Amino acid sequence: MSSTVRVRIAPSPTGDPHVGTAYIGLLNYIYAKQRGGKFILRIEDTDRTRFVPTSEAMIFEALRWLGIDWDEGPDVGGPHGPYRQSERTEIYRAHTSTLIENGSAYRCFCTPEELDQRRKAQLAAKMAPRYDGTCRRLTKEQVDANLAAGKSFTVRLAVPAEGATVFRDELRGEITIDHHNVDDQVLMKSDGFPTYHLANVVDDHLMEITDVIRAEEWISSTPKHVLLYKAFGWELPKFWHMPLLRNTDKSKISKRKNPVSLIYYRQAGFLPQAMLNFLGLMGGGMPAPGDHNNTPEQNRAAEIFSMADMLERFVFERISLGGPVFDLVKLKWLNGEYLRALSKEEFAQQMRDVIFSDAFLAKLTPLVQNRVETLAQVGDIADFLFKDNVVPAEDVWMPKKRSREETLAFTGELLAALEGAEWAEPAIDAAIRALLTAKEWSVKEGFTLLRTIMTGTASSPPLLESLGIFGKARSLDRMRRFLDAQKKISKS
RNA sequence: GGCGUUAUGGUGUAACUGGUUAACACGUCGCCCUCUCAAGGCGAAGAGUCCGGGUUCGAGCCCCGGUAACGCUACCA
Repeated sequence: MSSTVRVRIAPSPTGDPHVGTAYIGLLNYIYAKQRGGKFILRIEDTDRTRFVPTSEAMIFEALRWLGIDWDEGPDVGGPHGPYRQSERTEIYRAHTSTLIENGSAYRCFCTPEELDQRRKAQLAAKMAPRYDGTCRRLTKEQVDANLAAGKSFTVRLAVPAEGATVFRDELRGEITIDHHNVDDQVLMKSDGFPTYHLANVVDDHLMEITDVIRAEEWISSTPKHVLLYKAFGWELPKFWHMPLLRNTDKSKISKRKNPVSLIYYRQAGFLPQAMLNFLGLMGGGMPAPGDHNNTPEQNRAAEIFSMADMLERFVFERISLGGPVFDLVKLKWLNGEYLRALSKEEFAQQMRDVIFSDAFLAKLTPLVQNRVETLAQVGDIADFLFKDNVVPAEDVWMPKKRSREETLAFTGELLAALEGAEWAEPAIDAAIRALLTAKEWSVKEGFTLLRTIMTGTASSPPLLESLGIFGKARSLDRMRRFLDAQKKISKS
């Protein structure tokens, strides 16, 4: 194996690019660049049920926006391609055969229904929900008969019944997990696509990854990966598990409780260098020379650093293991610092790029042109598109015939419906109307509610067009903020 | 429930191989500046380091035992 450091991130194209991807991406990037190594981007698109076609391009764009660029990847190529897992199915198939042949894996003919039933029974009996090993005990004749009958199957890892897997986490030391607690994980789904566990190990080996730097949530399944490396007779990479970014309530960061889409941050006017700086603060890898002998200015500057500073001073061994809360308040402060540090020209350019772009003004024009008598009135009717915070009055958003609880519950469902919708007027319209019909709300009630949340008032340019140009990320964020604010009022 | 990880003010982090009144930043509060609001300046409150034992002259740092939070527990990643 080559001695060059090679690391990777492997995001799934299942939606908007995630702030957690940027965090782990940044860490991997720094690790590679500090050691003269390579940073690889691999697309983990093996789950066809959650695949979102537009997602991959957005991931590329968002990472590049932040300045996290890759040496090898689907779009730039490289010596170990393809870098899209959906294009590597033959590789996984061949490796799966190897595992079956050497007894490290076996075919499983159990149906999803059977598995589901058994899992529920195990849970009801207060047992750990594990695969019961039915197909592991199949004779060769039975397997052949099933195969001949054309039954569909998955391939599972044959985890040793006894013993334990011990592996080293570079930040935590040795971690031991007993094999009684490791499930016979599915490696190859019945649709012929591998699961994360298989694809990840095979690709990491083939792509000569030396250090696996990923989120803490993977610690529990690391034994499966170690077992796979052993089954193939491959050398293990080093494992570095990074703390998970958290919501204010300390749970794993999620869109319900925090904006997590990088698209949102970009469109809301956060600067990439501020986001990068903030992510670098999470986990404390930067030595912080803050001290009471310093001036306030020096102390503040100690927390303000660029990518170049991080490449120079970031120390992986310093990373603290408690899950850091992704605190929007501090991110905003940092962003403000960067914004103020801009020259007048640069600031003006940022406004032109992000909120007053020609493209945006062009989209806005049809909404306002025949509704104004003077240009000054544009602000009167379209102010909500240029605001971050709109506060709708209660007597406007709540329909006369609905209760507060009912309305908020409806809003929650509307949010969920819109999250799943493609962001084009017909699709948005369809999603709203489907919910209105299902919940027996009138079109007027529903549209007025949404209009008020989005614009703060009961009259505005056409709602669907407004949503369209305002964008999905910020529209949904506005709804979530509305719900959050109302929940707080309900509590007090 | 099982397994794993983690644990310093509200939040993010400091505190050299255990060594004096636990430091910095954000936030909060007050004052100054100012036509207002920010920004900026000055100052304050806020933790005794999850809890309980132990080792030690001395423990946030070491040992033991708890607790809590989080993660995993899918033909998702």
